[in-house]
Amino acid sequence: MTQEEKDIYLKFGLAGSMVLFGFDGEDLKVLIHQKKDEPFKGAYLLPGRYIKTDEAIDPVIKELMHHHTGAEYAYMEQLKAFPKVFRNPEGRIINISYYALVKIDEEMLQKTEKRKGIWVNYDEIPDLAYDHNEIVEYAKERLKRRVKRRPIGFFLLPKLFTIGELQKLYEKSLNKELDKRNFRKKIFKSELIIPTEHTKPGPRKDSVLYKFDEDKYEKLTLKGYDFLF
Amino acid sequence: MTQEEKDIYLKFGLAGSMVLFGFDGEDLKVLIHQKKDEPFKGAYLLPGRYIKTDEAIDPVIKELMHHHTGAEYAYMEQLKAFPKVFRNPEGRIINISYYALVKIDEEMLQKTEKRKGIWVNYDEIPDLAYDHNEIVEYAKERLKRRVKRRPIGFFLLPKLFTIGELQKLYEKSLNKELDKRNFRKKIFKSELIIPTEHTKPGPRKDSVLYKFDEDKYEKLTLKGYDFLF
DNA sequence: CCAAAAGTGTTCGGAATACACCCATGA
DNA sequence: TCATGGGTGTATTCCGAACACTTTTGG
Repeated sequence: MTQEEKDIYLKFGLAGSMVLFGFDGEDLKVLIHQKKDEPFKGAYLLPGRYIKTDEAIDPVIKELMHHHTGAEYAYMEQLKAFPKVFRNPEGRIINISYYALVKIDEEMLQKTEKRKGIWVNYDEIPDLAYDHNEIVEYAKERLKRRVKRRPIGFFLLPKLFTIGELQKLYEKSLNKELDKRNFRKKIFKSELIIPTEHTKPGPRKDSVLYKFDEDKYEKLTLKGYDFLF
Repeated sequence: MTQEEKDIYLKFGLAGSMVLFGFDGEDLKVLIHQKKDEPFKGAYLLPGRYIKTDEAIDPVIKELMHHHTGAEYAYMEQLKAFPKVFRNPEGRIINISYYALVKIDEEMLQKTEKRKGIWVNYDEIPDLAYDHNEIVEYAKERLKRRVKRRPIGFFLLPKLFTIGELQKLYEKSLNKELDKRNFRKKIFKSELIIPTEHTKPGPRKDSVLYKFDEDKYEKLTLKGYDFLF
């Protein structure tokens, strides 16, 4: 590239955004917040920021997640690039979006609140700035497919969880109701979860807490397992 | 953004690349060519080019495809962004990659030859410049998944095709052998293909030519059909 | 004693898989 | 006449889907 060409071509900006899905045992949620500066001050939008030319984007997204939630690790994957010409009034900014999965617990709730984060319900996403609604839609589609074929639902649950919680999670992300008996049959057949000694006090009857068999999970993901809900 | 910030942030380049899969009735292939200028002159790489800040990328990719193959339409989808910091010595260039599916006929072979394109076998991709091997790997994974669930194989076949060709295509892209009888059963059950009056002279026995039921395809894609090989 | 969630088996139909031989024809 | 690819049917197994009652316990 000549200097002239560089002047023409090296004029893009790069932003990274994150669709953070969280599950609290009851509902599937997405983290958004309100923009603090112009343009679009006050508008809702996804967590994200501009990237510098010497920065890798993956660590930025991890850092974003840590900053907003306090979580160290999570399932995380790039969605795709959103490269429309007029998506951002500041210039031609390419957005590369990721999605991540976390379990929402008390600690995280406090953290996100401190950071002015807002957990909105999976199917009640408000109007967002830029093309962020489009990004969320794309992320939801991806999540639905992934949940069907890989046991990534486990990333959204605490270490110990009940079958009821697991089923609710699947129902929310697939957006349909599942039969309790068939659900149990399928989950147990996969042998991905192990019952523990512990129980969770329910409003009436207690329920058994399960944990996730990580070894088995590793093996299954390696050979491209199909979970198939 | 202040001017100062723009100087820091708006320094990225954007390139679009395309993994073009083609099927000639026998083998599944990928189009590559050789770089004509420095850096990496002579190296193999994917079709692609730099994007200007006022250009949308989708049309550029379509234009690329048309330029290299002469084809007007094809199945086409963004893969994802490849945003590594040091992938390109010219600067921080973000690559957004697409893949597309075409049928290779005589006419296209002439066109690609004229454009110095090289059709290499699906499982014999040579070393490519930049991170293009990584892009091709990603595209192959995507193609495998898509072929399993959507009848996109039809984009890779001529208007009239034999069951044998269709089966070969599936075998190549899934990289496994399929049982002839079971394959036919499944394909016919889907009712996506219609027999025609025509036959194709085989080396021995002639074989019936089929065409693709486009109306049925439309309906099935609308309601999120699962083909499932 | 009742409301609410936990837990538990069976039946049926459809699909996937495995498997072997005849046919037509050009060489 | 034989080598090559086209074409065809059945039996078994497995999985998904539909479906209803009992158990526990706090209020």
